[in-house]
Amino acid sequence: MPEISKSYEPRDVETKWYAAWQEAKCFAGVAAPGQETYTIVIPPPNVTGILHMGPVLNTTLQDALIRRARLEGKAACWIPGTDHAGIATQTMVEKHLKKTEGKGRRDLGREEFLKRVWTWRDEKGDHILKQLRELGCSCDWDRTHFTMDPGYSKAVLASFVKLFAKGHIYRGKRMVNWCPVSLTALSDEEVEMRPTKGHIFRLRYELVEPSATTDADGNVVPLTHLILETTRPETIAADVAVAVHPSDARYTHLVGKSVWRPLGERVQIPVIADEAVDPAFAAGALKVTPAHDKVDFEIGQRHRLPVIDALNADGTMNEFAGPELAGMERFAARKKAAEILQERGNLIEAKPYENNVGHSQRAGVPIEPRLTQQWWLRYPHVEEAKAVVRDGLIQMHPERWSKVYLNWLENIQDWCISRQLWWGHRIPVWYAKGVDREKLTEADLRDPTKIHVSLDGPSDPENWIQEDDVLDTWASSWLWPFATLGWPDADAQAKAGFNQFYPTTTLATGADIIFFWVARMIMAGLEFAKPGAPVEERIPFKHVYFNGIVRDKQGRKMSKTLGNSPDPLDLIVKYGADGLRFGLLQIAPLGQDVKFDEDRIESGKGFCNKLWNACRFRQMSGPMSDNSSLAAILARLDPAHFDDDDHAILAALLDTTRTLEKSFADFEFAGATQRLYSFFWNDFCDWYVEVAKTRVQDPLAKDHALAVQDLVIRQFLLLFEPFAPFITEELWSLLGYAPADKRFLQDTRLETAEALAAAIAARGTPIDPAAAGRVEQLKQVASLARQLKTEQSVPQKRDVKFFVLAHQAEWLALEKNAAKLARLVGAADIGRTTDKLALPAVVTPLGTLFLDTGVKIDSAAERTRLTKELDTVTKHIAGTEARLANEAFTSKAPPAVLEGARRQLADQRAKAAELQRLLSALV
RNA sequence: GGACCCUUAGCUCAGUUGGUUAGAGCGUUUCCUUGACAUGGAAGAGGUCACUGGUUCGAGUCCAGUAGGGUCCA
Repeated sequence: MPEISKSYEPRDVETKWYAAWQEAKCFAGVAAPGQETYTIVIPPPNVTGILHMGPVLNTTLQDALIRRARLEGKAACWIPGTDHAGIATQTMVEKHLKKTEGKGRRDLGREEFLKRVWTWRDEKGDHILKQLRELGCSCDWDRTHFTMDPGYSKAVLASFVKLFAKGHIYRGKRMVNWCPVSLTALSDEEVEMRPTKGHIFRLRYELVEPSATTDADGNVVPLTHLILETTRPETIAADVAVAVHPSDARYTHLVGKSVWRPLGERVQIPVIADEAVDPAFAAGALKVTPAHDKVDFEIGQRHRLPVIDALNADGTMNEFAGPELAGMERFAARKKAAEILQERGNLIEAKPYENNVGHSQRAGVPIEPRLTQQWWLRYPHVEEAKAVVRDGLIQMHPERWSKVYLNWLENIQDWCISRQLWWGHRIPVWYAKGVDREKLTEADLRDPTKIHVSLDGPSDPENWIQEDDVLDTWASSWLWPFATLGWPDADAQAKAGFNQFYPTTTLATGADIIFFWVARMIMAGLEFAKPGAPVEERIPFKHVYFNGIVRDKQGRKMSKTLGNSPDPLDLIVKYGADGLRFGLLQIAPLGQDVKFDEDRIESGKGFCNKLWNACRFRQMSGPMSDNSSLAAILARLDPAHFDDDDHAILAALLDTTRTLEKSFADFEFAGATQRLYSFFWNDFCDWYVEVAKTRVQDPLAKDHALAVQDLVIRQFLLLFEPFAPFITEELWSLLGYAPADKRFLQDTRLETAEALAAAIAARGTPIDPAAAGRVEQLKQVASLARQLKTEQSVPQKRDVKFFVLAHQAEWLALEKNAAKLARLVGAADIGRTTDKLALPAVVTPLGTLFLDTGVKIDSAAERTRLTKELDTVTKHIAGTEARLANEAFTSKAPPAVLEGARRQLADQRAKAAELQRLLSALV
């Protein structure tokens, strides 16, 4: 048996075991026929990403779940992989190209550019997956997927073809969110509303025919201009009307008249009436610019107005913006437009203004509403997707997120799935040569002579041109739970065990992608996986666990751009992977955000060290007997030597086991880690191991006492492994828990609390639940004795003498434990007295304890001390008496509570009486 | 504007169906290097559980409102 070193050094242990696990294929997701499965698909990180604290938390949770499932004997399968992350990756490579070669993607052409992206991916991709190994993640690496792999791509294209065939996909010219930096359309979900400071411009539009109106006092006043306000004067040249509310009495007589457009070509534009105008905003008139605003576009549609597009794709103004602005960048043009309007007398004032402006989540710039041809998806199975969550087939943890989910589905809009990018799945649509794509009608889309939609393309490719656009990244990742299990290829599905592992069990992710990903996966699962099967077999997962967001000390989200995320690999070096994992989970309550605190990670490391040393001490305490199975250890227990401490620690062990069972069922990881911590540190190390030292020195009791420790440590390692796989594996091996044929901890099944209790009982020693109470009394005696020493300024180590004044029953309880107690409190001896002694004293549940300090008692100090104690007790007595005197309480409180209060009162009264006697005995 | 979350010790946070004197880690004070661990042990200090009202025999916990902080949707 190798000796355990003085302190835990994680790094070597981690590398050694991870290699061994991989070598032995410990993480392979393989299900025996009929075996219960537990499947998790990893939220695929960006292929070029690196590990940050968010994914550390997220993957640690998944690893804990999957490892626990393995220990429970389930076929656990954790599927890893990465996402090609269309815009993010393309942007990254474009930047790199610009920097190193001074070229843009168009300089290279599509094919060459894509080659570069693949090279980039091959060189720098999957880094994050390697980092997950450092963390100890037990993914089935042989199942690693990438959303651009051939098999996965086939799934993506197949899903498009299927949805197109069913009429869910159409092409349409609509207002989209346009990113002028990435030069692509974005889905609504990729647009982030940000409060943005700018100006609002109050303008006058001159009426072609001057008119009149009535003012607030009823006087008729001349009206030569319409007043309106806009934040975007640069688009005025694209105005096609001015709208007022139909019931706005100030302007009804103007409807049908015209105003002069103040910028661009000097033309007349009509005044129209539309319900969408808010008469309370500004002066109640609205400039209508259909090309550059969603509401304006809708107004334009209703009134059959023309559309003038004054912007280029890259956000610069075109010739329709007027000669003064053409070619300018949009924000410069805004300034310029204001200047021109000022000169022409159209600008009344420019006021500072803050409003919400849609920004591209990726590029961080304001998006432009833009009218373009795009591919759209009408979501399939929307109603069913609501039902599966409402009916609990899919459970969200915490449950409240289901409301957010349902609310989104209630207001769902068609999904713009095309992107004007190159890096992604090129849409499997071919246009017949000569067909004008801009003018395709709904009927044309269904005409196979004009449009070809298939996986493999047309048989006569020379007559067709493929669509340039690629699919939104999320239109590939929404297939993740089944495309990673071989869908849609039957052979691949059989090989991957699709039927056993789908539906997956738990999805662990952040609530920030509930719309992007979670909701869409549910709809995709219902649509594609196991067609025709009952709904519970089509859903992609049964549980969704939303982990919190890891924030920095100031509460800010950790992000690359802020640079406020510590490098997890540094933390692993500093505290060990187990320390990092355990520390992080301690502060990750169910679905609450976590403010990262490195101290907690340090405490995680400290806990590992404590475990390490406890095991080291066990090894030093005596020979390691047969630990190779639960039965072997149980056989070493001697029912004749079972004492209260054994009963109490085993009861706590069972309770901890039970707590962990519940914690895992409820996804309460913080509760689980806290229980493990307090059980091992407080119950086991601080008390049990300490009191057992006495028995370990007794040749008769030694074997039994060590067997109890071995039993506790064994079960603890099994419970702890999902959180700290490395140190537990190492100790499992060092302490001889691994039988010859089962080398790894994961090869042993975790006993349930019930099974373990039964196994212990079968040894003839059922756990005595009353023992814990007696041990608790002893703990109090020890604590009070130490307190007394501290108060009397007696150094801890000094072996003083205690006397106890106690009734026979109390004395017997004490006497039985006198040796332990003496060791615990640092006493040479604990003797009995039948009289009050002129010594400092403390009243304990097992009698009055006198401390022989060897110096003369300071009566005044002692009186003060006892009086203070008596005051406290008296206060409590008064409180309890008042409660018990309340008839409402005694008649309504449950018996257990009542009984507790009565006992407490009796105890406190006895204590008060004793304190009074001690006081009166003081000279 | 709608929805949700948070507010507990100096700091970061637990506190699961309401029930004795509200807990942990870090920090802090005093003592201890006694053969597992100073990455440790012992003893302490530190909290009107944001505020107001309500329900209840009993509220950190349930309800309503207020204030402050945060998130999502429009």
